Amino acid sequence: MKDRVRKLNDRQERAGAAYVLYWAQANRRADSNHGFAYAAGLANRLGLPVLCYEALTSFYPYANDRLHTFVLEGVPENERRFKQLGAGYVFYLRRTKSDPNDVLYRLARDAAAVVTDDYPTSLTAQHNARVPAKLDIPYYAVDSSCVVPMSRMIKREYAAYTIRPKIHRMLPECLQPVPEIELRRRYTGPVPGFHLRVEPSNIPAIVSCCDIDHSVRPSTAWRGGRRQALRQLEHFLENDLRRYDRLRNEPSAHATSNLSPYLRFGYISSLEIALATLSYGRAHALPTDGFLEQLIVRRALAFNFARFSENPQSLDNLPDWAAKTLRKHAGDKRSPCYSREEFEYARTRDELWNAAQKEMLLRGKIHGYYRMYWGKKIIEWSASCQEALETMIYLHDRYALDGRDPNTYTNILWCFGLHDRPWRERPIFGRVRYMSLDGMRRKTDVGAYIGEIEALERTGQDPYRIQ
DNA sequence: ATCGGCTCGCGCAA
DNA sequence: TGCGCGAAGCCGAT
Repeated sequence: MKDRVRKLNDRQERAGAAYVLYWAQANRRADSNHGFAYAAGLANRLGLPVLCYEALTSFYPYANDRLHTFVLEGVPENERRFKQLGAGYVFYLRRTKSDPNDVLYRLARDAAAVVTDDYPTSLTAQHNARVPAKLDIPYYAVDSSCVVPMSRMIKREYAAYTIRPKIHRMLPECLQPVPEIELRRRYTGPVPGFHLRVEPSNIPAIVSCCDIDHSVRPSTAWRGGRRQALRQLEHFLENDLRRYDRLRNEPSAHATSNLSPYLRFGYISSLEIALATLSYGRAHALPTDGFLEQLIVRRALAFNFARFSENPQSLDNLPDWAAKTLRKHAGDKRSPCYSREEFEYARTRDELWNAAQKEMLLRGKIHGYYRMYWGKKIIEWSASCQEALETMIYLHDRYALDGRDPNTYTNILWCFGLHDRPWRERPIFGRVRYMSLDGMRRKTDVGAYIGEIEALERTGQDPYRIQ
């Protein structure tokens, strides 16, 4: 636990406080959460209860119905679970600019300390950089993102092969479940007036009165919340783990876990997924290495990249060989060359690319393998690398349920050569790895995927939605 | 269908 | 200092 906690200011615990405040920013769950567990331990030591604070603001770029719905769908069960464990629970939704923006500071007035999630990107990273100095109580950021804590790596890793052996050495020690929470004191304090009670039935009404973009509809495939996350995991283990190694790069086969949206909002932890996978694999004699490589090693590499990068959304992070070769080819002719709108509304002349973009528009996520093709083609068909990068980030910010996180930026920058190696030189890409439609046709069933997405577009019914 | 070449640089063994 | 090796590559030769 020690190597998961960072104290981000130098204040002392306030005496005579009413509670320890746990601010769930990135990890919207009570179970398998090192942050909440740390808050509970601290509260027990101080003889205090824990108050959990979860919030949703409407004022970040491209806030829309899809993201709001996915967050709100998790709230009723979080409220139930935190209370069941003896903690208090407050949910605050800032719907319009005239709603207060100082709720955390109000709650902190009666707190002995603030405990929150350590997270290297998005709003959480901004909050954790700015808020601690404004408080007169301790501010602890706890890393519950990966199986191996970010702090165990002391520098930015060059590629998967440099981090892999280190991760594997630490696994026996890190693959331990988060201890069960036992709060010695129940929260019996008042429920603040700004608390919003969310019920599954009133979510559409709540969303409709927020000052956000209502044109991006909720995902056709994924609903938010911890229960959905656990069902998705169960579905994966029972149906797809056995096919994973063979079919993970065959998008039409649906053999991947689809857990990234749930990991993104912290409805489930990578640690509990890893433990459940190992246990299921052992019980049913199934191979787990391929999936755990993605879940543990690639995820750790992405968080390591975000933690040690000044700006994880910048091409400045590319290795020298990639930056150099892309610069050399910056003047190469792009043909075709599309605008942001042509990309956004899937109006290219490549039916596979359009289908992948439509999957983004409808489901809010592209299959991992085709997403790489999607990114490579945006580079090939954009006026410049910078413009291609901005298009990819924009499309993720606006439409993806798994956007704005370390994996997002690592996957995008991988398309430009990050964590990769050089290959044969060619136009536009230089020595950066190229991907072709012929390659996709050779290796995957492109027609089946296009047909599936066309049917989804036509009917609005997603057969891959887990009920 | 399958294989080697392409090409850089990290990290470890020596 | 030498050497093995790497996220999803392509391409041409066999």
